[in-house]
Amino acid sequence: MAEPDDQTVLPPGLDLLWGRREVGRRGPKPGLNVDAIVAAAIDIANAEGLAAVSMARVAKAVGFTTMSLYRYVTNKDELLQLMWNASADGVMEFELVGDTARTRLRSWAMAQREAIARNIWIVQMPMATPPLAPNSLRWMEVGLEALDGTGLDDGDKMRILGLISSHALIDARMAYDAQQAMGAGATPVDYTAILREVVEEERFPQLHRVAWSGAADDPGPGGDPFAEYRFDLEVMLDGIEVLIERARP
Amino acid sequence: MAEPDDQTVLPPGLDLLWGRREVGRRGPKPGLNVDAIVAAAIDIANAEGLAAVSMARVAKAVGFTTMSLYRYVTNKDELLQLMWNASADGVMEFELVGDTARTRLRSWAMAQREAIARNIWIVQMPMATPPLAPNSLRWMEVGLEALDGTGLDDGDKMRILGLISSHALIDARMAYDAQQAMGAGATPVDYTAILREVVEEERFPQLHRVAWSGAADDPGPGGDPFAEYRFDLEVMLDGIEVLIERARP
DNA sequence: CGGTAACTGTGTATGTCATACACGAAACTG
DNA sequence: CAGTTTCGTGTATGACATACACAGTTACCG
Repeated sequence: MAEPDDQTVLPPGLDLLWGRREVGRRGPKPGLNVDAIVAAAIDIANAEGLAAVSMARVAKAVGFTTMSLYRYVTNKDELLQLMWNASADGVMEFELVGDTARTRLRSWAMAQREAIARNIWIVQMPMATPPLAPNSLRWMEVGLEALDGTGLDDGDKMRILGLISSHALIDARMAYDAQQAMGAGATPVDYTAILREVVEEERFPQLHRVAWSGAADDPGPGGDPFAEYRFDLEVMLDGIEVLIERARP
Repeated sequence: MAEPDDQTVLPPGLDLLWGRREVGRRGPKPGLNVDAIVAAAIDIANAEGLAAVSMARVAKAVGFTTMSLYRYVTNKDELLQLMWNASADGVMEFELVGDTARTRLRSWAMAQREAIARNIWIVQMPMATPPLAPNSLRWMEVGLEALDGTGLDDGDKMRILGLISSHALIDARMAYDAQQAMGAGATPVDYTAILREVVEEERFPQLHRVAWSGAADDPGPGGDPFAEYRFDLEVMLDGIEVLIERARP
């Protein structure tokens, strides 16, 4: 079964991602294409959330039957992978800025956070597989570039990048959840009020102080939406700088 | 509708979590209780993954009909919240170790990571709501204790704790996914082999080097399963130490 | 003590979803 | 032109969450 040109066969799903799926030459002309399906799915996800993305819904959007999608995509999961990859198409234009590893890495981290913000449904993705999609690897490539010349070994670099990008995802998710809780529910949830209601002074002395000091309050609109992300990021960058310093002879 | 003793009514779901749901006194004795349902659901999740936890499956496990569960739990989502909370019951016994903030925080972080490892299905949780469950707040309480005396303000402390605990979750998830990819698929996925197949030297010079240097290889069994987590943690602890140092007068 | 209201467990039904399967039409290949 | 693919589609299946109504059960009230 091994192709002469392919030593390793890509696992199902990845072949499509990397444009290596065989295309048949017989039969009727396809009236549809993968990109159109993915684009329609992304539109739906952006407008109504990832939960609204069902095969039937996407099919309606492109004007075909539900089952026709399966001629282009083997799975719903595969479609999700394609969406995830397509959402990061902007990487191709991204350029690192700055002279030091710290500034370069910061620009990388912010770009990643902003990319997620632009397609916020990403935070609801099952995210089952390790990142082997083209754009994920592109991000890693650029990230490695940012860390070039730091003296860190490759394993450490990869872990640093994993640390930052996973945190970008988690931060986006928490921001999204907080926003959902504020706006969507029948009664908008007041985080601080609940905290005060529930945290008794004897059982939670520290939290009780925090809850009543106002430190747990929402910053309110108008501020920098990425303020918390920046804070976390600088902490991690400080830690990374220590690591780099230590690796230097 | 406001109770005289409750200034704020807890949103649905949280009342049960905090043991504040009204219990009726009439009617037949309940043949079941929430704890048994949650315990059964956790057993299933541990044995077969969170996806195997359906209302029907849980009901069968406790020997009742599917619909009977809804007498104790309003939602499947509520059940998931209860599982999540119950999985962290060990917090109650947890004690910080160490004299410095760094060692205390490290012990806290490791305990959290290990707690997730003990109930690995947690990584598959939708995690829709901000952490307001009793055990989540307990973790935060102990974490604040670890940071006591550092001179950080409450907001910074909360963000630090959020950073660490979110990373514990992400790390567990990636470890779990990697393990799934290795063992579960029809063909076990060889991450390095795929990387080498897909990463061309011209387009991905940095990654190409990493892929062929062996730095992306799996460490193999026998080693410390938390080695990567420890690495990331120390980086973050270094950054936190810088932050603390800076906050000092 | 009898009525009533609240509560329990259950069976049935509905709607959503992913997806298997088979069929007829279309287009390329030899 | 005959055979082989491939396309778009209709239909069917099996999970799943959950609404709803019913009958039996228990506690409280007058």
